[in-house]
Amino acid sequence: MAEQAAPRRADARRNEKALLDAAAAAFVAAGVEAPVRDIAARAGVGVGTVYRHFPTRADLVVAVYRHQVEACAEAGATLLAEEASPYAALARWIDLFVDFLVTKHGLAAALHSDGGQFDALHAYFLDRLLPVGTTLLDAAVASGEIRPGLRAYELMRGVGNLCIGADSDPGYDARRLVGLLIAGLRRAD
Amino acid sequence: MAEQAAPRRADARRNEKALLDAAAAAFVAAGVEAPVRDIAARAGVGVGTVYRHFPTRADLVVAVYRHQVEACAEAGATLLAEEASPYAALARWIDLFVDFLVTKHGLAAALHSDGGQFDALHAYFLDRLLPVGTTLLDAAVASGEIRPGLRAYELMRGVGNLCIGADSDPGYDARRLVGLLIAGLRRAD
DNA sequence: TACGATACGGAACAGCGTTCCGTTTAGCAA
DNA sequence: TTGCTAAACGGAACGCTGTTCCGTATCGTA
Repeated sequence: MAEQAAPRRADARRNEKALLDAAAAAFVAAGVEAPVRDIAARAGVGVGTVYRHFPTRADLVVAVYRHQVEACAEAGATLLAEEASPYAALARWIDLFVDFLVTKHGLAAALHSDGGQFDALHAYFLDRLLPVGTTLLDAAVASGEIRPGLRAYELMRGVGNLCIGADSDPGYDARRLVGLLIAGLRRAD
Repeated sequence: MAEQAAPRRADARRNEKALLDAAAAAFVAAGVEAPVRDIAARAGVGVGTVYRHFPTRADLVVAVYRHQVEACAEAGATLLAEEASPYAALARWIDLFVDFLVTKHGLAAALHSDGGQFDALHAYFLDRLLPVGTTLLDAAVASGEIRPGLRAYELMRGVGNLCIGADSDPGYDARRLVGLLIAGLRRAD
């Protein structure tokens, strides 16, 4: 678990850091689909260097957002322990997830893009967040607050989809629609 | 309303028909983002001819799916008249919309793509379907079945988003999630 | 200081959308 | 039938992507 400082050359470590900073800036300015050349230019390196450090675009995106995804994953257990009910915890956790997605230009769209470009990104999100979602969903089913039968994968996929384009369209409030979706989960009495 | 046979050259009319058929086939085989060159090759014409008949890709997509969008739009009034309640009519109409989207490879994604590539497509869908959605939504609010405050644009945008990737992912059932969203619309008693 | 492994940079290639213009052809008039 | 012109065609060419590849530069060390 400790941050293993890989015994690589100093310039390689420097460039990796520069690339992470440049990518973060480029993602904010132009979305996660920012041209590789732009990112390379921002970092002051050649495109070859980008691909050497991050073989696929997904690797770069994962590296940039890893901390925030980890934080979201870890928040699950905390919420379940602290909120008034499992359903409330689930709702709050989904809010965190939505806030993360809508503030990252184009990330939600990339997450579900058809091309195999972002498969590793998709896989990473699933690996880290799906177990948390499953735990929260199971708890809410067990407490009788929501109807059973929906898998966490579908829920999170649906929530992710609802976040697509939430930036860049002032007339569309993803949070509100996600709220309706979560409301629809409640057990019909 | 009558089909005005434009007084153009015979080869132009022939090629337009061939392009529509070719595009429909290409969309089925490779989605609505099928390369222009592929469509041109299927139709046996040059790429220049594609752009002459359909200046933007959106024009081509609209032309291919126009009939089905019209049918969906027209179904709104029928459902409102025939279903047991406005909410039931709304639900059935949304089902029609979802069925249309999920069976058209990549159409939902294109509808909300960030690039200005499909703006005209977006606009066409809005022009034809938004009034219908507004009517159904208003009726369901008036009948007291659903909570007020959600604009038809947001609802349809959300539904469209939920349909993204519904093909090509067997583990994701867009219809179910749309159902939950519609359920979430019900007035909380 | 010299050397080898490591890493770099950017030219080069492939696939896409889009434009542009020389060539072909349909339709008509003589 | 022939000739003419406007309409339409085809595809080369351009620009912008991602991605690969290899000659060159640099780091770390002996």
